[in-house]
Amino acid sequence: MSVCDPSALARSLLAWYDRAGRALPWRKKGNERPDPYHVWLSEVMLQQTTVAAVTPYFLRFIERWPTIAQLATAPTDDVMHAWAGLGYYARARNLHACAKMVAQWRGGQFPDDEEALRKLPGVGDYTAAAITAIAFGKRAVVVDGNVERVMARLFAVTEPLPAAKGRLKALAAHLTPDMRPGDYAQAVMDLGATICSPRNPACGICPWMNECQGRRQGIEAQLPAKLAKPERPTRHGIAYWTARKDGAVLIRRRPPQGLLGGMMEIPSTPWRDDTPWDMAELAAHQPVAAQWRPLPGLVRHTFTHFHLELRLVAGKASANATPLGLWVALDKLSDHALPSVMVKVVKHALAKAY
DNA sequence: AATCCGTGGCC
DNA sequence: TGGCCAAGGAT
Repeated sequence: MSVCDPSALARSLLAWYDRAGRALPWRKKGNERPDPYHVWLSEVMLQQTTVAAVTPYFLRFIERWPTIAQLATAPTDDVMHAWAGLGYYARARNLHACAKMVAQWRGGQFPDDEEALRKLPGVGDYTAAAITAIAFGKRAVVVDGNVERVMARLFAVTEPLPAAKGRLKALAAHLTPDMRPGDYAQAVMDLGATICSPRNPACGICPWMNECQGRRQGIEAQLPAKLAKPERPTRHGIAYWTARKDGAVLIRRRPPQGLLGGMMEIPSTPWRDDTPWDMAELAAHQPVAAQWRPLPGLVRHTFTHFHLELRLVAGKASANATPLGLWVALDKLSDHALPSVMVKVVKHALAKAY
């Protein structure tokens, strides 16, 4: 067997998958076709997100919204709330928009070809191919980070990402068989997730160990090569923990676009580079007029492209204040779509302000 | 094309 | 501890 025999490689991979494939909540056993709704939902959740993180969210979603029609009629904020903590919140907005389109214009049936799927919000090249192969059993070239890594190693592609993407996709297309499209796609991704892992790949038990050129050359651990990432700056902000006489605190909704778009937050100054805020600057950004007292410590959080250091101040709002936001009782905070960084802020405030 | 967009686990 | 990484998409 050689790398010039793609069908033999596909067969050996599928044999491995039949023997070692993982049981996942969105996967059906044997030849049973999975629900396209489940495939789509899981694939969107799995974008840049681990199986371990996705699993409880997936189970909650399909329990609460058993069909895409039910998801489509849910209030957007319910979807955002259910998504809170999973990250990349534009996915949740696109997910809901997509559900509405499929439910209203297509009778709840997903299109079964890549081109049409690709037009749905939140569905890109990868997700369209994955749904086509997994949900509809049609051949599609499914390329995610796992596939790129596996191809780079199998064919010893040393060109760094992202420049190598086109070459890696062509290699993936060369290997993709006509048989069992869904199983094959999931098998390559499973291989990348469990054996051909980013660190310490388990080459000794890999079904492709004898064909892998990266391993033959002893460079598999260095692949895929990647361009160095730019340094992450640190941004600074001050969050206003605003309490009313009855104990309720002030939260507000972030703008629909951009970072944490549409999610709820503890009001804060802008998050700016380099320079921490001075107490004298608080009045210019406060959500309501108050005397602010600094709380000890700070909340650190790392986003994709910057670190955040958030200090907290606490203040009492006057009885007739009319802030831009929403008063929420402390024990009702979890009813709202608070992203993880804001959960950290709330915990810090509860520990330091009382 | 390059940037922006979350989070938690891992070593 | 901090950087790296994950079943990417939108602009």
